[in-house]
Amino acid sequence: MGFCDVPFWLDVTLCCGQVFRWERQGEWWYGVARDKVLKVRQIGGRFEYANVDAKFVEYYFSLDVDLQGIVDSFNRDAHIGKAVKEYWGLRLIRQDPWECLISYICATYKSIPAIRLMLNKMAKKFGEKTVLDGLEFYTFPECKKLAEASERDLLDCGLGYRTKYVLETSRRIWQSNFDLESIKKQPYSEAKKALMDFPGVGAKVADCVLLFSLGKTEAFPVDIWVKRVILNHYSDKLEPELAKKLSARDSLSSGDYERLNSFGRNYFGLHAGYAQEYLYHYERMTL
DNA sequence: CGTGGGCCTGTCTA
DNA sequence: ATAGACAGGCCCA
Repeated sequence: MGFCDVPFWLDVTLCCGQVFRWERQGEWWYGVARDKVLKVRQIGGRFEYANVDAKFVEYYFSLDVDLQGIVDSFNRDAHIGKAVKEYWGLRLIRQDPWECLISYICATYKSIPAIRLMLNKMAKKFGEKTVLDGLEFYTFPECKKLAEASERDLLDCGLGYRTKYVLETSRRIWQSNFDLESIKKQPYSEAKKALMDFPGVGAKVADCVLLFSLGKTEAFPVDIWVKRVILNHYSDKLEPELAKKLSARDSLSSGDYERLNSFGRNYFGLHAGYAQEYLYHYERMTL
């Protein structure tokens, strides 16, 4: 048990789409991080946790970062101001890079409930079972387990065409004993390039992994929702040609992705990723 | 460098 | 009820 005295809004942090496998059971949230089952809740502003030590909770939920300072660094117009005011206390979770990478490879062209289902099926088939409060949880599969999995098994988890990406990426990481954490040391664009070398990892997936698990808060993932945010609220800050082209098409070419991505990073600055998460959630909730 | 089409499979909507 | 559209993109031609 414990509490914290920094600005933090647990429910929004868990519901804003950055993590997929947390579940609410009554007042408590349960989630698996690496080999631990975390149990947390927030009542009347009071944050409590169980089955895990304070240090890990602080690290996992980024309670050690100066949220006020981060938000001040990008709170530069009326729209982001509304998002920040509405969801003040949203923090980026520090996920495990391996789980994050596979999760976002699986997340392409899928809805969030479907992503959750896929990941839970994989965990049940290839992860380790743990019981807490009479509830069953499964750790995310080890790299070795997925590297040695059969195509059939992954198809049965509902991965579809993502099967070969997950298999190849897992095998490559396992065979070369690749350390994802080592990417942390590289600057943003090099780190992004390294990730995009894995099959099934394009610019969007790479930005998500950098932001949600490798500490690159300047990463600015652009998905369909962020594209809408930019078109609806920031189109006057884009080249007119680009804005026109984006509103005409629904898909995003890789060049246009990079243009929106660099707009976000230039406009919002060092912690553009935090801005992205506030904007993303605000847009989804107000539609 | 840019563009278009196909893609596994749950969910949601008409 | 059941078909059809759509989903936090990526890859290849």
